[in-house]
Amino acid sequence: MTSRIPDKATVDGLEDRWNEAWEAQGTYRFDASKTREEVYSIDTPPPTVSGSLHVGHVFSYTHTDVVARYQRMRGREVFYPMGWDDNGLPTERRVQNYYGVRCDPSLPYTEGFVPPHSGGAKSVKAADQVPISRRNFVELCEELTEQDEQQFEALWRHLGLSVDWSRTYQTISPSSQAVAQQAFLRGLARGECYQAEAPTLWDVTFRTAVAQAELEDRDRPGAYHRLAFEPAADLEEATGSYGSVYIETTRPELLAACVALVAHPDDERYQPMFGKHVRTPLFGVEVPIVPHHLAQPDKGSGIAMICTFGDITDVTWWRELRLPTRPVVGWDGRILADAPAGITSEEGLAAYAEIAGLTVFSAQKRIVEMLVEAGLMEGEPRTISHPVKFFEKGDKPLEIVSTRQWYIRNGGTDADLNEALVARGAELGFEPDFMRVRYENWVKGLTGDWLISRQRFFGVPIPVWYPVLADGSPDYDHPLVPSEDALPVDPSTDVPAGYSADQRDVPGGFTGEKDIMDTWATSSLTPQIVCGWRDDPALFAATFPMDLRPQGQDIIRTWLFSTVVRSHAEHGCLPWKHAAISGWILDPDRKKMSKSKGNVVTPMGLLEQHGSDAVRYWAAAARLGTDAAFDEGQMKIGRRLAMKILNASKFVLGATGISTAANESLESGIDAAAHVTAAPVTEPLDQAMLGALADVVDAATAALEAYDHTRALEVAETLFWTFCDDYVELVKARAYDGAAPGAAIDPLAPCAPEAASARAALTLALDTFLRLFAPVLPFATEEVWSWFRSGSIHRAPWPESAPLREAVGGGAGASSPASASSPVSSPVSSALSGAAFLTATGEALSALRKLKSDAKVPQRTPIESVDLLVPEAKVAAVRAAEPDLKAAGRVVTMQIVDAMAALEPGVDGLVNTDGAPDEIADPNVMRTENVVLGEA
RNA sequence: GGGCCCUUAGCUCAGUUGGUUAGAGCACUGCGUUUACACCGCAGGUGUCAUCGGUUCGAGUCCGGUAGGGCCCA
Repeated sequence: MTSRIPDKATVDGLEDRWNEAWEAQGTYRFDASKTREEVYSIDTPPPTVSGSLHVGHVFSYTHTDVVARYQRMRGREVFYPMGWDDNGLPTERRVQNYYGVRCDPSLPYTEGFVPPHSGGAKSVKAADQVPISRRNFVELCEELTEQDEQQFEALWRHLGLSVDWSRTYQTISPSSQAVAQQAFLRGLARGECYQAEAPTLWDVTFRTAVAQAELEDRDRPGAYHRLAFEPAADLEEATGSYGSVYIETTRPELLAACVALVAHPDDERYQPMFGKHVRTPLFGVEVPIVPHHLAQPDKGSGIAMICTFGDITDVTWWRELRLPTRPVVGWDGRILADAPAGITSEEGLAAYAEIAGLTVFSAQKRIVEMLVEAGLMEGEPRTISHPVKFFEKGDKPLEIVSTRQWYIRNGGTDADLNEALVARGAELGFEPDFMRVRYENWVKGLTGDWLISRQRFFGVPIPVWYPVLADGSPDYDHPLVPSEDALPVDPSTDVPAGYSADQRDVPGGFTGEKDIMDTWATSSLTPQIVCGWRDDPALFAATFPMDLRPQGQDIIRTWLFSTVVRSHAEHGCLPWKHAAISGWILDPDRKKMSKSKGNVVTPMGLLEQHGSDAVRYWAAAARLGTDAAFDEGQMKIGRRLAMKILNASKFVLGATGISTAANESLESGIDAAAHVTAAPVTEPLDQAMLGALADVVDAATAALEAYDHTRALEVAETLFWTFCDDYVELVKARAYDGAAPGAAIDPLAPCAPEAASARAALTLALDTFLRLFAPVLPFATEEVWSWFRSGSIHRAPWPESAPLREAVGGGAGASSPASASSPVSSPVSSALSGAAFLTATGEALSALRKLKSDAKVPQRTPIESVDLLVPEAKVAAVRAAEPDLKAAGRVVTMQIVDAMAALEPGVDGLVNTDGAPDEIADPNVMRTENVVLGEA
């Protein structure tokens, strides 16, 4: 018969075995019949399926799983669905590279299309990509994301995430699309969703609008070009001068888009010129000189040109000064074919023809050449480095184009809403708390509403159509909307109510909105998607608002904030009670690990090398909000801890005889464990250990309630090592109760009361330690649990201190640290807490070990005789544990001496001739004297 | 330029509301295979708590300045 408990313990291979068992037993399946009070619901971040997961994912998802497992053991039904965010650009870009294709919506669908590549291509240049229809493109997106999702799920399972895998979701699935569209339509009805023709930051590579949250500044080289503007007649008259006005600009290619010059109202150099005019060089357009406080007198010549639109300050000037628009840059980042209004002269039109169709880069070169030829540029360009706006995923500077876009109100233009959203942030429990300032800074700094239109293909379509007027133009002011029960819809193929398909794009008919929503417009609805807002009211009532949103600090301004915006608008509440913010993973040079730096490690390899418990231990040892070093040494410690748990468990079950019974059958093992733990814990040392453990249970529970998994792990781990190194060594002989080495112990046979006390304490402690470690080390603890307990440890109750204190009775360490009840009934009149008692006996054991270590003899060497000098406060504890100490130290005769008394002359012999105490005799340190060693 | 976090042993980090002599693990050195464990055990050394000043009977801890690192936002 094979033993239930292996002779040689190993952590290898536990992952596959237990994942199979958990899946088969439905250990983590969500019971939807529970009520909201019984449920703990977690809004898990759906990872973007854009390639591979990295160590940072493993790190932060472990933090979440520790919470999930803890709450489950606390008796809550944990709602913890995992999702995949497939939307948008990352997937499109990956599909382009992976298959070597690009989307051209004007093409018809090709049945059975076979892409030119299938993952082999490194990166296919745009020119070599095969153009395909939108439907073909979306099919490839779906195909690829399905592959990615399978890899992701395999990794998560291997890591041991306690997810109900029957409840995965995708942000692109039909039901998610329906949720996103329904939320949009409700927002439209309430006026939160609106469209506007406005200057929009535009990525010319992806040809899509970009929202404020997706921007980043990058320092770029640029050059100030000093250009001469000739004065118009009114200016000559006002100043009495024919001299040119010089401006300095980094974007001379936008000269044709110039609508005005601007200087600070207090700038005396330009005050006489306000309201007068100059003519633009090359193009000869007359533009006014205007005052505005945003002009910087100390920058360049103190006067700047306002264009349509060089940067966001131009937009501000345009809006506040009510200037005309003269756009020159198109959606493709090239100069428009037709000259803007204002350029009418023959020379001006000829100059414009020189740059029409060029990229902005080439246009700048050509303009500079022309300016130099005409003598209108003074000096050489002066190079500088300046911040330029980029799309965070893009690699070309953003242009600003004027387009019609959809927006969602997010407090960027409405002070009342802004205030309400700041107040929502104040309600939210940020873990750690200092992360809330990132939210507040962001919300208070918003300058515009949330732009959600994206001119992309793979995403949730904006669910509206527009009537087509008699002149063929769309009537954007009267969008046609579907009914909620018709969702999801695709306006590019579906037909609005009251129209027929042949009325598409014809006068008197309709036209579909072509844009999709940005990723966050869907991702901000993960609570509504997973909780069944649209189609499962019972589930929604049981899970929403949710308890926890775990995420990284980088997406507080996007995912966290936008989710608050949607929930506030739709439900008038926060989407969750707490937000747990994980830190970054830093490489050994303290740089953030990221794919672009090429310093990432593949997570699966890491898990296979060290074991999932080990990697989880590393993650759990880092506090929320704190960056952690990528530290394989820490993983090795985790592995050692997992191994230690297996081996210490083997000892406890062996010494108590439980393994004898458990190897017969699990039922026998369970009965034996019940029998062993029913014995009274009578020995002070045993009571002290359980008292210390009770304190640890309280501390760990309080820490986890406060989302401090690190502290919980630390206190459990510290006591566990003391338990293994000192307590187990001390009680080992007593627990064996004279059994011969290697002999099987009968757990039900009568034994000495001291032995029964040790066995009960060992078993209670093991049971408690396993449950304390279960959230962090799910595999090793489940393995041991299966040796002598029924069911899964991950559905077992979280330990409580009360039963431990009851088992201790009135003995040492029984009093809770909070209550100062005097331990009168204790056999030891010691004021020491359980932990201090344990420490004192551990120090005594160390002193005995040290004398052998100093004498360079094996630890098994007997000590014939020794004096143990003990600090006064610890004497009682050491005396109480004397038989255990003598057994563990193989001591024949031991005298326990109060170290303070030993300082008296004649007691320890360490007296100087003048009667002063010897300076090496420190009465606070335990030590030995008068040692007589035996033969090993 | 604004904000947040960090700086404690060679390394990774603890250090609770200020309170005896600042801790742990790793690494290192020595000893050792004792009826859980060599993926091991035992023992041992290791500090200008970044720096300057302040509050206090008392500061790693509280306050202010400076330097360095990281992140976010302009």
